[in-house]
Amino acid sequence: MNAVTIKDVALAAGVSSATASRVLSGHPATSAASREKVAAVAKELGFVPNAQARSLRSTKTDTIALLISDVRNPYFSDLAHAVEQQAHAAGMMTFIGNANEDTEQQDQFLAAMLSRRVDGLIVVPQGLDEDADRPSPMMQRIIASGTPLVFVDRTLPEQRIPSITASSTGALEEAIAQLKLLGHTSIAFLGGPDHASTARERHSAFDSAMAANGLSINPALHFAGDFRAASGAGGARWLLEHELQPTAVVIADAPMAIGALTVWREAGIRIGKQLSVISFDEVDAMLMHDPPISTISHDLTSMGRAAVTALQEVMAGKSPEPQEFISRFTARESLAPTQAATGA
Amino acid sequence: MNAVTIKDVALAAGVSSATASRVLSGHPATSAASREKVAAVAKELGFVPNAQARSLRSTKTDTIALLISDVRNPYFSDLAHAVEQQAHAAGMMTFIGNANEDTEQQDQFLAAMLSRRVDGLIVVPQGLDEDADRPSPMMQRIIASGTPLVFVDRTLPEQRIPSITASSTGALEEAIAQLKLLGHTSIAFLGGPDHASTARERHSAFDSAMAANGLSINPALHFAGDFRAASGAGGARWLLEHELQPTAVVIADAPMAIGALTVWREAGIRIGKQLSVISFDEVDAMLMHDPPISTISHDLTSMGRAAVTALQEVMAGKSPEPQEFISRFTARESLAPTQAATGA
DNA sequence: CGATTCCATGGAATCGATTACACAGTTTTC
DNA sequence: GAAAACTGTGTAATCGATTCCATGGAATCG
Repeated sequence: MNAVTIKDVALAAGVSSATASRVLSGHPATSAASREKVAAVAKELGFVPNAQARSLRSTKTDTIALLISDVRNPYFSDLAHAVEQQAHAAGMMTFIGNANEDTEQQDQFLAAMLSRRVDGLIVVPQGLDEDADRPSPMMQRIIASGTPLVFVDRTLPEQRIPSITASSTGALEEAIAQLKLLGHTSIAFLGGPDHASTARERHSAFDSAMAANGLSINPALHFAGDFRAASGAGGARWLLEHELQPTAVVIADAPMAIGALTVWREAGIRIGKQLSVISFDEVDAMLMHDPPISTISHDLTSMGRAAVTALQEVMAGKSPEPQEFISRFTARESLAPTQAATGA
Repeated sequence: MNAVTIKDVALAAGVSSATASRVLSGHPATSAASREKVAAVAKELGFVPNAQARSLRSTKTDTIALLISDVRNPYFSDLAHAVEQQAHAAGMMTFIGNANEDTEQQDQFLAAMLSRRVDGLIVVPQGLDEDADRPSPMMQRIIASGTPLVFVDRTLPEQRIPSITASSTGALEEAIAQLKLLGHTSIAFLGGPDHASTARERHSAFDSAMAANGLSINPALHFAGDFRAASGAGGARWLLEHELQPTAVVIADAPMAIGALTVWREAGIRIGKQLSVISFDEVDAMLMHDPPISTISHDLTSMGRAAVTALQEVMAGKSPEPQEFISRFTARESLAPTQAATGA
């Protein structure tokens, strides 16, 4: 096994373990002689410092944790990648945890991270099902423990926690304006779960975009999904049988869009002809689709970077302002004039 | 801060820290009285054991690490998800690391995990560029350290390390047979980088499938990519200008396929009409494509589970046999008869 | 030149848990 | 009924690093 400790290194280098430690952690008060000797010996013996012992004493781990709600959602894996790269550049490791859109798994991961004494946490938070704005018990303990914490993508509004979010209001206004221009007035919305702040933000941005374009908001055209593919499929079926037969639809995230598009394909619905589709999240599948799906996208790379930067500020004792990124609307061939408009 | 230690708990419960520890870690030699008292006090104080101190003494962390080569590749995020769920069921945490198809990042993650003394490692290994079969320096140290190690998806053939891989020979034979039936004889292969064993396996399986179907293997129709989208795009352009104008192509992974399909779409190539396409990895984008792409897919969920099981055996001192899963070929509309066959 | 500051170093305490060992009291065994 | 085995507990050692403190020697200062 790897039984080589700092004492072995110190012994072989003819110094005390204190000096060895100082050399290995770059403490200035060391002589050139011992610096060289210790470094050489450590390399030769293949010394790997025990991170547990180190951080037990020093109370820092150079590690942050990132909790996302679904690893298999490309949206979040992009975020994870950005956070990891940025943290890496700052000399910190990132532990990536997966909440699976489930409060219990979220809490287990948070407990594990608290127990491992990570230096900070970046969390895509999940509210409780009963009370979306209240943090889960473990989240409350995290907050109480004083561990630096930053929310990203989603927030819990009642908490005074720095957050990095995206605003889709502008993008949705553009999107709805475009639909209106094409003759659409009956527009459905396949939304996400209320316990996610992004779901609420997207829904209310949709409503205000409708209003801003002088279109009426019809609650009967709102479907409550859960951000997962199956609920998107359910939403698509619901829409197929809907008495109002809307001519356009906005979908709140990529997995739901994929579920819905699969159903529509099987039902022989021609996207862009019979139904205009706009989805959140610009992922490969949206671009590969025929026709390509119009999207409202966030700059996950920037958001990930900003989250790490904000977390570093929190760790330094500051409290950075909440930061809001602006989403972008990209029109693609999934939009077309309504039959009525074409026929006119 | 969270300054509540086991001593605080012991004091408040009126027992020694030894007894408190025994209660909290489920040691049998405890009285019902102290069990209740300690448990109650621990809960009330919100005691979170310090994982560093615990594993420093006990030399176990109940944590495994999973190193994948690209978090943003859905293929690997499926694998990560499966490993995580299985490890979770076995009471272990999983640290997910991203090598980014880069030997240096791989080594940094491995060093961090070694230093954190994880109980075991599941690795999608990356060989050296110069010598694909040789493990990187850090990998050698992992092996030398005796840390339980299992390879998944890829292997390093010279090492006696348990591995979970997939064999695509059968699936490719089926695939090529189907292509032949449709009249294709000139079939290109967009392959992966030689330092990945999967790339070599897929390439040689392709060659033998060609041979098994009595088709000649033409090295001029083999393109060497790197498993990333840009190289797939490069491969697609290379193919467009190729003097032999092959009528079908097999692509070695999903990101490359996405890169290639994007180029072909821009070039106005009609997939399934002018060019038949088969890709490895059944990801959403392949199914959303018009027409849907025929795929050769692996059962990542089973492979992930098998990897955790194998790792547990290694941790128990056994040395499980290498396990090979069989890939599956699914024909879709991206395959069509050649013009010649149609014209005849 | 004596006093002060600075440097590099070693000894020992420390972080917070687990666990070997000792011990007292109880139960079982022959 | 004495010896052996078992139970629950506390004391103290331990894991492997970092870091406080003391120390001796060199450099600096007035």
